[in-house]
Amino acid sequence: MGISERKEREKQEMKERILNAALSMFIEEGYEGTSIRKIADAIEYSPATIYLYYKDKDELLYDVQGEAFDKLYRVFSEEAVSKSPMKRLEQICESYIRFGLTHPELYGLMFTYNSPMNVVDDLPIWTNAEAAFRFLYDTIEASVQRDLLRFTDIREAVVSIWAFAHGLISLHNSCRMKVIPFDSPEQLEQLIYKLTHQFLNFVRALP
Amino acid sequence: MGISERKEREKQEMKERILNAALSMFIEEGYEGTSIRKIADAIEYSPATIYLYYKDKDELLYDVQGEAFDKLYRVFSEEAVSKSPMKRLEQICESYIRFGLTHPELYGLMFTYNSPMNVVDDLPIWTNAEAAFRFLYDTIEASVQRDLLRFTDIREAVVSIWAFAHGLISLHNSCRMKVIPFDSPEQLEQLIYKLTHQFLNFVRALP
DNA sequence: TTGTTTACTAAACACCGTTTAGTAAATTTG
DNA sequence: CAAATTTACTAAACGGTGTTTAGTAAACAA
Repeated sequence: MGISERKEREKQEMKERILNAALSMFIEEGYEGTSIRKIADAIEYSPATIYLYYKDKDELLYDVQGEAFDKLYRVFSEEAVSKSPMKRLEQICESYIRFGLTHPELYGLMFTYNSPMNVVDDLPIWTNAEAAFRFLYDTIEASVQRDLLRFTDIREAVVSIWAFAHGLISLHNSCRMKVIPFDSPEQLEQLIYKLTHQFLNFVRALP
Repeated sequence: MGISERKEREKQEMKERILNAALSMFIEEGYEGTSIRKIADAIEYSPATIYLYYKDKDELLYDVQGEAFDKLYRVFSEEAVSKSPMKRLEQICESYIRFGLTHPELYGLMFTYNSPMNVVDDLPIWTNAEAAFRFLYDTIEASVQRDLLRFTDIREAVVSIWAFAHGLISLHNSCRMKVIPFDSPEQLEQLIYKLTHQFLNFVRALP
């Protein structure tokens, strides 16, 4: 029966159409500007149709988050290519920061907004971030094993480095850096990159 | 004319009644559970009345944010009392982390949610965070001036330390630490406190 | 006592996510 | 091929949101 296969394919294509519309709407209009009704409008279907392919909005945003993590993983693969673990770690951090600063809404969906994480409770594990995370983890593991970092525990190193980079991006994107006076937004951005490298020097193994 | 004074006082009292209802609703029900209609219900007035005292919901949440920062400043004043700048810095970080982990919704309003920051654009400066921020700034300034930190620039030290602590809290409260396996939530919490002290040791001036 | 200001609200507007009941077309069955 | 059934879709409604408008009753001032 080739019919049921075609139907399955068509169902998948429809789901992708919804996902793609949601993704580009999210990038262009952000979290608040992305509604089920507007997505339905964009693909020229009724709002109720979306619920034939996604249980609820959280589930749809979970898939959008997945697309965002795919993007980040692709950036890592392209930009963090050094064979030296410490250099690669620096490249990862730099790429991560740049990604967070240039795609603030996507970054929010990946690391801040609750909505997509409501799905994870009903799921075995949170797989969306896995590939990008492993990229970071493996690099840090290599660095720790070669005694290039002041950390002895890999997991502690990962959490620390991740938290530092995320903290900078998060405070920047949420405008909380406004407590501190800066000459220009560019000066603040430059400082963020500088502090990231400074941090990596602080945690570098002492000579 | 004592009448206009009484009226001004009554107006202020009403604004406080709204603010208090919003604050306790925010603590108990969180961001999503706090609506203008429910606040109006709680103080037994119509929703439209709230708009006679606050321009919009953002402005109300800005004042709730202010109350939250007052709380944090009071915690700092009570818990970070050591005369040694570095010890005081450790106490501040520990208090900050504990505050963020025990009051996740308030913390989100202070450092994550956009809503209250929409007001700041129309304001000269963001004053809500000033007192608590100065507490941290002054302590770090004292540490830098006594060469107790590997930082030479005060502002760089403040941003780095703040970003690290915020990164840990933010990733924890948004459940993003789920990419990493932990034996229990308590183990993760313990790790957060441990990494904070480890970080302060990494940025401590080398002997 | 009359006129005016003040404090408040009912009702509506325009959105939102989601569900239900129904329709028309595609597919399967006899 | 005709009838029965499944599939894909939607109009309309439900209950919620922030916010505005028009109107009312009480308090105050003249």
